[in-house]
Amino acid sequence: MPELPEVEIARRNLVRWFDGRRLVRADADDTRVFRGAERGHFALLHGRLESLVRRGKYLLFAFEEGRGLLGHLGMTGKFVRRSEGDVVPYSRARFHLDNGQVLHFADARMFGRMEPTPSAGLRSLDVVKALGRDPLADGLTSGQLEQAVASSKQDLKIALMDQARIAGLGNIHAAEALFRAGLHPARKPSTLTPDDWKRLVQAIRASIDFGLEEQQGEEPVYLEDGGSENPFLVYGRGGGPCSKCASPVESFTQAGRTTYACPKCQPRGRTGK
DNA sequence: ACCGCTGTTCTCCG
DNA sequence: TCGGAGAACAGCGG
Repeated sequence: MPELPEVEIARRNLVRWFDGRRLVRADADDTRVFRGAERGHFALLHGRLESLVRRGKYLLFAFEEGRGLLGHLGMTGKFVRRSEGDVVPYSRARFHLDNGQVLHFADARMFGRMEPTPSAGLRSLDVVKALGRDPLADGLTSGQLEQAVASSKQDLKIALMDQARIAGLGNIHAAEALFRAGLHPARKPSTLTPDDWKRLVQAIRASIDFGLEEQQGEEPVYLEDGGSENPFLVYGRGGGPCSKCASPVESFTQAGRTTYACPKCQPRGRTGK
């Protein structure tokens, strides 16, 4: 699912679930979720969760005795809390707590990732070092946004999804932020005005805030989950009416990902409104 | 039943 | 160096 808001909610859930509890056993199945990482080291995790930091879509776990874990939810990864003995579909790894609860990392498609690493080294892992500013964890001004993104020659939406420029936006929230800012996804970053950058940084914040509210609660919420309505302003609304002006929302492909935009609210030309 | 789609990231080419 | 295509995988809707 997981873009910045969903990963942040996962982080908050885990912090709450671990609060005051001890990890008494960690076990994991032999799956590609561990990639090359030493799965045996996962089983050595134990004791208190001393800190859990999110950077972009990555989770950095620090347990006792300097044992750490890098986590990524991939496309379909999620953490769920169950009682001992409960069966969880696609459970790949489990934290057993001292209160009989079990925190499962469940991931059908296994694009997610678990990498046990000494906690002191988590931040110096290449994938973590490569991340740009995180709008929520680091804060983001319009100037910082411009500095990170304006130099890209790619389409604006692709640049926003580049984790090395800004960490945390994915296909949904990049589209949502651009809609909120009234900017067309195919705009070239170098053509944005200072006012565009200001609207865009506010739109990114608004999109993240909305995502955080949307995802509140115990269980992760997925787009197609429970047949619930599409909560997004433009994402997934191809062919349907724009939520602002009712003109038909267009969908097209950028760098292999589907993009949604309202041609009227997000003009391709110069500046947005 | 089959085809094409899906919220991510990495590797491999040109 | 950069950018696009394809791959990794499973489920779901049309």
